[in-house]
Amino acid sequence: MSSFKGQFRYTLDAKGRLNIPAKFRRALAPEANETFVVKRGFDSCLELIPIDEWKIYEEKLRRLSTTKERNRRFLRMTTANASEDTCDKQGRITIPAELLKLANIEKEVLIIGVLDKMEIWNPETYQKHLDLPGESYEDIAESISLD
Amino acid sequence: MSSFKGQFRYTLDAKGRLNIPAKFRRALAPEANETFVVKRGFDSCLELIPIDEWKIYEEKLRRLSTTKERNRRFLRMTTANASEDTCDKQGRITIPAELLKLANIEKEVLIIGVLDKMEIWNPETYQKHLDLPGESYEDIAESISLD
DNA sequence: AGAATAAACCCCTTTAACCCACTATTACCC
DNA sequence: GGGTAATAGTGGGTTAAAGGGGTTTATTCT
Repeated sequence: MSSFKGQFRYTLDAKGRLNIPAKFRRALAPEANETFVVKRGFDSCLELIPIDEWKIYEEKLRRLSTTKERNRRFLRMTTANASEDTCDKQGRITIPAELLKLANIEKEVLIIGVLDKMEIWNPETYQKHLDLPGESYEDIAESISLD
Repeated sequence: MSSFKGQFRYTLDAKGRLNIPAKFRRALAPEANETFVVKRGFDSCLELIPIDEWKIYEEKLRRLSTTKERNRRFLRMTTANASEDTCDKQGRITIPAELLKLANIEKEVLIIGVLDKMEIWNPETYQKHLDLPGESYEDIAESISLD
């Protein structure tokens, strides 16, 4: 099972190709075959999910009843903004332009590991996300119970 | 099970490498394979957790629901500021620059044992942390129930 | 058939992983 | 108690790989 940790700053090239950190590629399960699903994430980022982990998630999506309008909308928002891709020989994947736009990414990119997936951020967006006043790491930790 | 105790003063070299006290290395469980996760700790220190202990913690993190914004923020703050590393032949690990910055560590380092993990401090930060007025060892003990 | 788009291949620069060397302290033995 | 040997702690250099960019070849749509 993958366990992505850490943060890396990369640049996107003119073709929308993004390097996957070598550390993360090494952490991939062999079943993943260097293949990912890139999808819209929460809080204006993108999620990069190894295909083996994605399949688990997809199963849950399939179980959503499509007789409910809310479910239909959520499904469309998710799947329409998702893309499957495999690393090229240089360890890069191509991110579709509409996803880059959703996350306000132009050239500078921050990739962070979040255990079973990675997140792709515009570095400034990420900084703003963290800088919520009165919400320090210690503050949040006090309110979260891990057991 | 590991049981780290005591304190040690070391220096960080130009490459961000830190010696692990030999006493602590000998206290490691064989399953740990001399491998640690360094992560952001509380109160401006870093935590150095043997990989076998980390896995227990990671399981708890994975159970946090990511549909809640607060949980996502906490997860990111934790995993993006974590790094897995194995001791080199000299018994050192490399601490990423962004973690050193979080803990205000430049060269002088204090390593303390806290049972199942170690903490890495800037010695002055640690001293200030202890010197909180009106918070003597005895005062704190009054408010803590151990049974 | 030609143009546009995307995929595959290749190269260069920089970084970090790995290896070796030295000093000082501690432990052990005579 | 002094000498010796092992080990702990620190420092530096070399090399392979990672990251960033460009060029050519295939493919698809017009």
